[in-house]
Amino acid sequence: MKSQVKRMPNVRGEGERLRQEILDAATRILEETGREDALSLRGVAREVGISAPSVYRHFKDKGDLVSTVLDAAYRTLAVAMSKAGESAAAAGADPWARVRATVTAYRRFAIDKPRRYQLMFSLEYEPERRPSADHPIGTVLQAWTDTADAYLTEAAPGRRAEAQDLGIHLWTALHGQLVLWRTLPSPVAGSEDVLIELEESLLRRLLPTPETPSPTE
Amino acid sequence: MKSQVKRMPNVRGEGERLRQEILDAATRILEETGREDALSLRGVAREVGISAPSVYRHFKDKGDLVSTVLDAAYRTLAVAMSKAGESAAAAGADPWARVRATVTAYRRFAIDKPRRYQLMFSLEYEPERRPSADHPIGTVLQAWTDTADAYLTEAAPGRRAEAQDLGIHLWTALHGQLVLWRTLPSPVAGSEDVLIELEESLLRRLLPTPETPSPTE
DNA sequence: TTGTTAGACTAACAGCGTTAATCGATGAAT
DNA sequence: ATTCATCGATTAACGCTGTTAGTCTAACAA
Repeated sequence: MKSQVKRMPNVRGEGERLRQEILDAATRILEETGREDALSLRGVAREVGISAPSVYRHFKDKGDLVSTVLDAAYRTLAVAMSKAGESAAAAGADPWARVRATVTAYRRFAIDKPRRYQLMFSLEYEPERRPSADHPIGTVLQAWTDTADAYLTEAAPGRRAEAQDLGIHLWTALHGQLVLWRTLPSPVAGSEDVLIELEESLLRRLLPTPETPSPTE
Repeated sequence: MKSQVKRMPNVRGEGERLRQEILDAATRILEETGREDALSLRGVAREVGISAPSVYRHFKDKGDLVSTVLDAAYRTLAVAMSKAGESAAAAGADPWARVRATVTAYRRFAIDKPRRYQLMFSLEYEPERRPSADHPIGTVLQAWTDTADAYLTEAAPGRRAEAQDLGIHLWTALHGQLVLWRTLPSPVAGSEDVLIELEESLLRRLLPTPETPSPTE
């Protein structure tokens, strides 16, 4: 029996490296296709250069692999939002501009890799298995309520109690725009300009206006 | 040499009926699971009592079967919205109440069969194959712009030009609420009351207020 | 030196979508 | 009355899938 171009087992303790390679391959495939059933363990294994059952050494099953990929994506999104808001604040932007920076970061995340975004929010409906408080999607919610709170603190300190409500409003409405925007028939929507316009007009309606209104009216 | 006159499709009776049976079974499975890959042609065939390849006599492939089911769902939704709006109008409801009736119909549709709703709007992202103008999802958009137009006509006739914009705003924002509402971690959201409250506060912000404001403020 | 185990493998099962080839019955054309 | 096309369905098969069971190999511990 001739030696094939087989991958030799990693030295002890380096098993984590293969895990990461599997994760990277799976991430790439999911970002390209946006469909969970387009990801096959055999395909991942083929790409990494191992055999399919070897994946089970690192992930419980296919669903576990997908979940791990998505968990990272939620955290990436939350970090991108926080960073955008903070660096806008550091640059001395006014509250409105800071919200805009965060929203833009969110939109970029969704539009740059639309299939990833689609996958992130096409969670199965499981009435009894609602995501627990520590589900990584909670980090995204936290980023939104933080954004809303930062805005209200500066623009309307008397209404800080509404921060969580406002955060949810912003998130859900923008999410709906992003999801339906490319589903709408061509003539009525489709260009990113249309989307940004929608987004702007939405923010104007949802954000309590500070005493010194922004020039966009 | 034969006459090329196409023979009328031999209505041997069974043909169309089987097609409908297949459609019914597929609809049921999709509404129960909400996942396209949970529908198997073999499963449908098993349920109907035929063999799997027989499905191909009536549907081009699995995707065609799913599309057919979803097309019907879009139309059902659009009809439900129209009916709700019209019967509210017939009952002499004010413009605001008519919008509320339509929105409630939409929410019911989404909540009664959440998996069906999820499936309807988890369309694959195909940048080049944007739904054409005659895609049945357009009937839903039409229902929303109709609703917006009817409202503006009575409540703010001077702004009828915004009808389509307003319709899109309503749709996207409500859709986002419905989708994320059950995804949010348990303590912050989950009950239908919370959803309705969100919905109401959204409508208040999005709908131009008529001269005689509704009593909900 | 022996035993244990991490890290990979091959083989196999059951299920999937889909295609090809076929069969029986019906109804029309000769 | 006989032939022929076609509708509605069949079985067989290909190549893919997720997953499990069992096995091999190399590295480490005793």
